[in-house]
Amino acid sequence: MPLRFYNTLTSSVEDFQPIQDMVVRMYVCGPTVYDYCHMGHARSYIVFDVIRRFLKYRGYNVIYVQNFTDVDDKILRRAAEMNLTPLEISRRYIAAYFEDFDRLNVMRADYYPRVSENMDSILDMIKRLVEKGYAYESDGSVYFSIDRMTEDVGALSHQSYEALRVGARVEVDERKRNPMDFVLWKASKPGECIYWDSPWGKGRPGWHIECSAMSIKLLGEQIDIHGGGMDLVFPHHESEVLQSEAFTGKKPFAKYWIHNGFLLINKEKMSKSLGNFFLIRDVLKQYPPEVVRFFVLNTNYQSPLDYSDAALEEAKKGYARLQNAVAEIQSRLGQPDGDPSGQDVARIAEESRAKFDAAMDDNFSTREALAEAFDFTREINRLMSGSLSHDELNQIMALYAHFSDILGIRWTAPAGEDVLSSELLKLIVDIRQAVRKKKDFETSDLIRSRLKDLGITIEDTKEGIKIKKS
RNA sequence: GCAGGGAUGGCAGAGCGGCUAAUGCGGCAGACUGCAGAUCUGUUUUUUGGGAGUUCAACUCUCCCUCCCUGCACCA
Repeated sequence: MPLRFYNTLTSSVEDFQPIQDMVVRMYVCGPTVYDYCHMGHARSYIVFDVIRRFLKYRGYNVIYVQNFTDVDDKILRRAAEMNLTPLEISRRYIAAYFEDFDRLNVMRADYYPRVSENMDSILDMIKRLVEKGYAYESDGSVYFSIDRMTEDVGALSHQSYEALRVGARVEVDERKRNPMDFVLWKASKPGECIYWDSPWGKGRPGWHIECSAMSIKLLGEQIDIHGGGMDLVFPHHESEVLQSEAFTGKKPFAKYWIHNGFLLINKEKMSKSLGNFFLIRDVLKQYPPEVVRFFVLNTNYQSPLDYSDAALEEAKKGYARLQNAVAEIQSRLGQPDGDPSGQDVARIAEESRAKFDAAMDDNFSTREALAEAFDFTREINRLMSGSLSHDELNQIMALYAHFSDILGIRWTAPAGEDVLSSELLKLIVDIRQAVRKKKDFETSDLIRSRLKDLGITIEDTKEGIKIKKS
């Protein structure tokens, strides 16, 4: 079965067929960098990271672009508050972005264009739109004129021009010819400290134009996949389509549009105004990145995802189940080779891989794929009640590595502990073994429970002591 | 108002016109264990918001109703 997924443009699930054979040009709307990234960003970029990983696995040469919006009202406001320049603000939060998303094991994009570094392309695009009669200057600003495109309005959000016009609740801006026109270039207001020169005077770009300009510059006039959060469908992506297609004269601007669902906090929409948002860096103080990724991928990307302590705890346990199996396999690989199981381990792994891949082929159903990982794990745990050869263990491990490559969920935490503490831990565990030998269980349990308080779990098994850190 | 998405077992959350309604968490029982943990087995689960219809057969298709969520001009 070929790879297929939901395309917002056609509101149906379609087989994937890139414009150019085996090359996928993919653009994902990045954050406005005026603050630390929150869990909503985490969800979105983890989802697109997985989509990208899977496309690569399927053999496509993926060119992945994610922008940073570094010129924006909110950044200007933040800059004023913090007494810094807007670009100092954005630079700071871009650095924070990389800290957060590196920890979350999100692969780096091929390009990270920024508005402030692409002003020429943006201005060229606006100029050309004015020349072609799709945009007009008004009071130092430039607006995209909807009038020539009314037939195309609503292509993504599946609404008619009429419906949108009636529903528009924006207060009428005197400078617009049509209330649905949107701004391409904003004239500088007095006192604004960041601006660029343009044929219409000093100003800065509107929000939508940057993505079109940078996408066209880096990926060409038509791309395969354009992604972002569900909230961007309208008006942001809608506007991108209109201005890009007006500019290039080519349709479609993007062949496939993928949108991820919202993050809810205790069943309420997460929003900055409600104050119910969580920063990635705060969540990572409580849960390891693997658990956060597991949590995100345990729900299909289009559904709402409800963030709650209970949900994260559940993710933690689910992840632990998979991780326990991997830890056991690795521990056995560190021991002398055992007898083969007598089972067709290669076949079991092959079938499981096929099911996992099929789930991913079907609209990137990560939850379904994880269900398969759990099925596989149960089967492996059953096998591990007996003997397994290193060869078999390696075959099993290869499949876990595959899960990890696609989902970006690592099975072992990145190294980084210091030698002294690990030696001390070894010492404590040795002492505990000694008192256990003497059947002084009171002391051994005390040691175990005190270590547990420190997040270190000791398990006594037939094969020896297992140490786990949470 | 317009548009879109939902309502599934204690909870989270899949799927499919018929086959045991995935998977995880939780509860209970059993195996293993000094205890705990991990793991395995069984159970919780004839049941899929309400009503009507199509069909040999519907959780899955159609219609109606109720309720929830989201978007409607610069929030991923």
